[in-house]
Amino acid sequence: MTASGELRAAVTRLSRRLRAENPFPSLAQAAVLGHLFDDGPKTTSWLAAAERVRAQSMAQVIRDLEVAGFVARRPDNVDRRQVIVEITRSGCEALMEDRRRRDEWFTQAISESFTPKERALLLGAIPLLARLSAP
Amino acid sequence: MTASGELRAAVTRLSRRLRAENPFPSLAQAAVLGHLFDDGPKTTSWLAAAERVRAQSMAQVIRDLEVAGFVARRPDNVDRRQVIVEITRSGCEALMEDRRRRDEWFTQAISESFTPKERALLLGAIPLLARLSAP
DNA sequence: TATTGTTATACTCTATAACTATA
DNA sequence: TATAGTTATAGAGTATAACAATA
Repeated sequence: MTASGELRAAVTRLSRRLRAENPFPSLAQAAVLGHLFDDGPKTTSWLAAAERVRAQSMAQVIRDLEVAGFVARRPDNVDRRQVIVEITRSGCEALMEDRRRRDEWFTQAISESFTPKERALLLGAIPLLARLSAP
Repeated sequence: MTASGELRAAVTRLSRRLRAENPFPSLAQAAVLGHLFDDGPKTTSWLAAAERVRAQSMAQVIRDLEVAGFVARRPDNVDRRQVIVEITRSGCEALMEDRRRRDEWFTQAISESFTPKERALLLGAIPLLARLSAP
């Protein structure tokens, strides 16, 4: 198989694995919570652009997060078309727990079946994957 | 952010990107066509195990591929509980075209924004991602 | 008119539960 | 009873289309 085929197979399966590993918050939800926690309150458009999905898709994710009580929305007072999305206390707690579990899984997975050299290679490739996903 | 967080973000976005890049056959469908083309006719269970999804999920993917005319099913004559799934001529053509487009995208993406050293690092990491997705 | 956001709708992907047919 | 497979159903994730409110 070609490199692109193997990359796709690996990404497809890894995506399934990451989802199954930690179903809530979901992958898309956790990404939004991460942005809000790390970078502060943001608009729907900003979040959609950051994740490279349509604004309509992001609106759905935000709606679900709001129903769960993990984010709150308030209108921007300067430009009243805009809506500011903020992470709540409960959302912070969910994010922390999600990150903790994910780190635990990853650490165990790589310590168990990778040599130190392989671990270094994998860690070094992560930023490249990020660039590949966001050109 | 942690390495596992960055990995998850990259995999989530890359998965979206790969899907959008080439919507048909879908990621799950292309994976099945690839197995059948590379390894010959297989049962539902074999395909489900190879992709690490439930047999019920795989049955759905196979059903869609059959409706599209990309695979054919026939009962196993030895064990009549089993169903053998084969790729059709039309399925082969769809797979070839899909692989061609994917290779084109990947080649362009990495040649455009990666140095030779980075390319080597990325290519070397692909098998590690595959292992991470299939322990 | 352009921008920001939303709701409605559809399709893919995957899961669980419940079922049939064969071993 | 155990195994291979299927259908029914639900929910996440994303897209497009159509719409409302504000600039």
